[in-house]
Amino acid sequence: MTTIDATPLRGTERPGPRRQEVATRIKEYILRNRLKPGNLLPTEIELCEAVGASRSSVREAVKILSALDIVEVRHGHGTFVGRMSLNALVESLAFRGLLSGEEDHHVLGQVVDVRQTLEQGLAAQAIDVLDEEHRAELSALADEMENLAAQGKDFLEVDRAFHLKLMEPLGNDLILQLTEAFWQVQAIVAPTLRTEPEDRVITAQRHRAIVDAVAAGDPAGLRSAIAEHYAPIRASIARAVQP
Amino acid sequence: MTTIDATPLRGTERPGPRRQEVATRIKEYILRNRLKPGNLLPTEIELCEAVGASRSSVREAVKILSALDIVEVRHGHGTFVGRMSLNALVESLAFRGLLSGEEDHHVLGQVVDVRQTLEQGLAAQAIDVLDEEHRAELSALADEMENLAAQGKDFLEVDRAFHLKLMEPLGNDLILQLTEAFWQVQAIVAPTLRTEPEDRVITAQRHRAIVDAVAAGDPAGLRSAIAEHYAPIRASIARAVQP
DNA sequence: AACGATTTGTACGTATGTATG
DNA sequence: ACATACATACGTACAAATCGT
Repeated sequence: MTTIDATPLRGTERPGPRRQEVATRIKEYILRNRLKPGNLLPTEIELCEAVGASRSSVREAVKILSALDIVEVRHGHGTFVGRMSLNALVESLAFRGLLSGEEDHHVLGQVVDVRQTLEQGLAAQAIDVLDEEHRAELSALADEMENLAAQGKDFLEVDRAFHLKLMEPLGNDLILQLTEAFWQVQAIVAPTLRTEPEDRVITAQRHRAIVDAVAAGDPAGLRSAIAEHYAPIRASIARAVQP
Repeated sequence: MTTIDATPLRGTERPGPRRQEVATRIKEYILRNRLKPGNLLPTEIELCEAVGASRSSVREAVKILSALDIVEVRHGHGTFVGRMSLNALVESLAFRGLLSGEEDHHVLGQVVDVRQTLEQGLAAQAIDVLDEEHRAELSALADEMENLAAQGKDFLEVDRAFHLKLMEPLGNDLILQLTEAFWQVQAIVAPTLRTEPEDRVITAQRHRAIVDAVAAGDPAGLRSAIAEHYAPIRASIARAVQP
C-alpha cells in the first residue's frame, strides 16, 4: 500500500536539495492519504524505496519535518504524523530573543507588545463568553499568585495557567496556542533580566485587577488592566537598556 | 579558535538523541560568541571534532536548526547564522491548515481571527503614526486593487503589500513578520476554497474603506472597516462547510 | 523474564556537486 | 583551466529502543 508516487524524479530535473524533495513528498503523502496526527508513516527504508533516495537524505528530510512538528519520530517505534504544535515558533523566537537580549531586549519588548495586543483585542469578547466557573478559576489563580508573591516566591506556572484560562473560552485553538507560545518565549528570554522582588507583588495585584474587570463586565477597564499588567516587565526592559 | 567546549560528553550521561545535543551546542556556540545573522559558523568537520559527533549527527542537527532558520546553509560555501525569520511558523501552520482544510476550514478561520484581532488592536495607534506618505501609498495600493478586480484579475501581491504597509509604521519587527506570516498561511491555504469573482471586487472596495477610515483619523471606523474587510473570506469558509 | 524482530539512531567511508580564487 | 574547500548524497555496518512472543 505504498503510494508515494514512485516517479523516479524524471531525468535531470533537480530543483532543490534532495532532502527538500523528500520532505515535500512526505507532506504530499500525508495529505493524499488524509492522515491525522498520531497516524503511522512508512518506515525510513520504505520511504527510501518510494522516493528513490538514500536513507541519509530521508532522515535529514524527516528531521526537518520533525523540527516543524509535522512528524514525530519515536526511537525504535516509528515515525508518526505530528501534533502540529507551535514549538517551532517558540524555539525560533526564543533563540532570536536570547541573541538580541545580550544587549538590548527589543525582541522581548516586541513579544510583550504582541501579547498585550492579542489579549486586549480579545478582552471584550472574552467577557461575553466567560462563565461563572471560569471567573472563579481565574480568581483562585489570582489568589495563588498573591500568596506566592507575599512569600517572595515566583509563580511562573500559575501565570501561564491564568493567561491560558483567560483565552480558553474563546474556543479558538490557534489563539490559545499562540498565547502559550508567546508566554513560553517570554519565560525563556525574560530571565536574562534581573527581576525585582517587589515587581512580583505588583504583578500579582494586576492580575487581581484583571479578574475584577472581568467580573464587572467592563471591557474598557479590562483593556487598561491588561495594559497595566504588562507595565512591570516593560519597566524591567527599560531598566536593562540604561541601568 | 574552535571554542565549542570539547568536553567529550562525560561518561554514560546521554539525555537525548545525539543530534539534539549537537543542536544545543551549536546554539550555545552562537550565543557565546555573540554571532549575528550572516556570520560564518565552523565547517561540519570542525563541528564534528568540537562536539565529538559523527558527520551524520552534525548534519541532522544542522538541518533542524536550518528548518527553524537559526542557521542557513549554502552549498559549497558554508553554514551561517540564519535570518531568524518566521518561516517555520508559516510552514507549520500552512500544513496544518491544508490538513484540516480537506474537510472543514476551521484552521483557516482561526488564522483570519488572529489577523483581524491584530490589525484591529493596532488600528488606533497605526492612525497616530501613519504619515501623509504612508496614506498616499495605501491609497495607491487600493486603486491598484480596484483596477485589477475590475479586470477580473486577482491581486495577491498588492493585498500583501497593503497589509504590510498598514503595520509598517508601528516600528515593531515582530508584528510586521507575524502579519507577513499569517498572510502567507492564508495565501497557501485559501486557494483550496472556490473563490467567487465578485468577492474580489467587494474585497477591493473594503480596502478602500480602510484607507478612508485612516485618512479620517477614525479609530472605531477603522476597526469596523477591517472587520468588514474579512467578511468575504469568512463567507467563503462558511460556504465550504455547507455547500 | 528472555529472546528475536522491527525500527530508528549513530558512525564511517567514498564519491559528487558547488563556490571561490 | 586548475586547485582548494565545502556541502551533498549514497551505502554499509552496527548500536539502541520498542514491541510482541
